[in-house]
Amino acid sequence: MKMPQTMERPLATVDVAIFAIVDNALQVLLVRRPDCAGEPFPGCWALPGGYIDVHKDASLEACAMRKLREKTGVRSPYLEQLGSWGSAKRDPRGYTITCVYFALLNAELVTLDHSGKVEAPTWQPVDGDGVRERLGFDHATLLAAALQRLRNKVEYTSLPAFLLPESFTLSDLQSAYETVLNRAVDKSAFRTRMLAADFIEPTGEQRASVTRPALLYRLKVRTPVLFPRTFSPRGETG
Amino acid sequence: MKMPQTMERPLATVDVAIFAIVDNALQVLLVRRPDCAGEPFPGCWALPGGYIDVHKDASLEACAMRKLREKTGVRSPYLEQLGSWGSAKRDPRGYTITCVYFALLNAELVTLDHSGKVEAPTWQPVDGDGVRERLGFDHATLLAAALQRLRNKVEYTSLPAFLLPESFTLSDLQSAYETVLNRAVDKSAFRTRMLAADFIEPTGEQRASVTRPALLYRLKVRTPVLFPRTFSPRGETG
DNA sequence: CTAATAAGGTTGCATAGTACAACTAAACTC
DNA sequence: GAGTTTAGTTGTACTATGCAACCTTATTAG
Repeated sequence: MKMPQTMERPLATVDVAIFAIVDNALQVLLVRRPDCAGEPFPGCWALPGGYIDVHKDASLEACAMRKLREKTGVRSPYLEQLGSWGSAKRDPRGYTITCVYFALLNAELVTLDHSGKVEAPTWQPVDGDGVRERLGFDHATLLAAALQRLRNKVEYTSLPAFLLPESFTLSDLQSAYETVLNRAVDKSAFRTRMLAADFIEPTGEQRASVTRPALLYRLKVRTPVLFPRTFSPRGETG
Repeated sequence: MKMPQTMERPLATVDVAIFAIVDNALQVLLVRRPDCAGEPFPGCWALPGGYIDVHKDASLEACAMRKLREKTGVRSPYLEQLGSWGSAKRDPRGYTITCVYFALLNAELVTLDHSGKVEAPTWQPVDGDGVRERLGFDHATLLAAALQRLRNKVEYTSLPAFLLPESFTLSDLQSAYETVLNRAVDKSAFRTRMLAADFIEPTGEQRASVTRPALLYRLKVRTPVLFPRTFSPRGETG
């Protein structure tokens, strides 16, 4: 085997698929590629990301968190590693490996910096027309994988709660599930299930509205909760 | 931002956690680190792995498949990407990123090459005494993550079927589930569930034994099957 | 030939979760 | 105070499965 010093090293990057609910739709934060010569995919959209800095980034997750903070200013979103892609073909500049994360956050916490830069990040509906076609590199593949993971996990976790503000109603929560799933869910079963999972608690406040006010809830735990699966013996508590 | 050419590049490797059932126990294939000076973690055990070859490895998965084939000779196991770990501290030689895969295969297909080499791979029980302590690098962490992913997925997928030979009985399959989960599961519900998932079919043969012979089955599909989850409307077929 | 043994495979019942649908409750508007 | 809208509950049917008992089919011992 060759020694590591003499091995040709691939470039290593981290990309982040940042999701939020904007205008009642699931949207992803995209940046525009610089439109100058020599840059790959000029003018295309891309997931925020960049090279790993071996001096600044103590870990891959720290690197993803840094990218996320740079684009959104948000410091503590839900962040999960999605997977890695690597090949000689995905970037014309050579063999690259990218480690992709996906993040969930409340859009209200984000102030997008639109100060004249062309590369300013913007929200784009995940199912919007031609988003896939306008994405550079293999980012359409990465985004599709992130969406698939998210929609799959929503079926059995509390992930959509991380798209909401600090306090929310059960209807807000159900709406977040439905927005992500792009499908209606049953109100009765939904409420039973959420309360049984015991990851939210009433704040004691209500939200005033033009109709009957709804109880407000907050997260009891900052980590996502898994709903019950199968094969579990009856007696168990976890 | 710095140009990629001037960026200090981390080393990129791929490691593989290869699982099989040996002696009725879930075991993982480990290799021994060379015991010479200058090598990190001399004499320790480690997951099989190595540097990505930007000329030979068309993708990360191709690299993992290559490592797997080199150690086991098996060409088409179940292979799934687990995740990536990167930091300056996990290898004394510098900042490294490793992309970890896990594989499931039937131990009978593997012929371990024990021709005098010290680095020969060997099966080790995953819950064996001190396996964690004897692992070099952060491979104890990687192995624990692989085990967690595997045990979690077993609850709702057909993964254990990939640990069996081409034809097997339902009792064999149940035994594989129980070996991975380290727990007994109900026979009746198990059989109903496996047959309902419709991923195996009878071969038409029986296995003779000292007691009543059992029907043999084979996989209908080579891809893993997900068992039903929740939130699904009644009418749907998939 | 018969009974014991042991594993394969089935049946029946209780329960939990939830899909579906209809209902009640609490606020506002007019 | 009737109508409207959303919040939240109740009740029924169905499904999967945990649990346990039962029947089936082979071998082996006597």
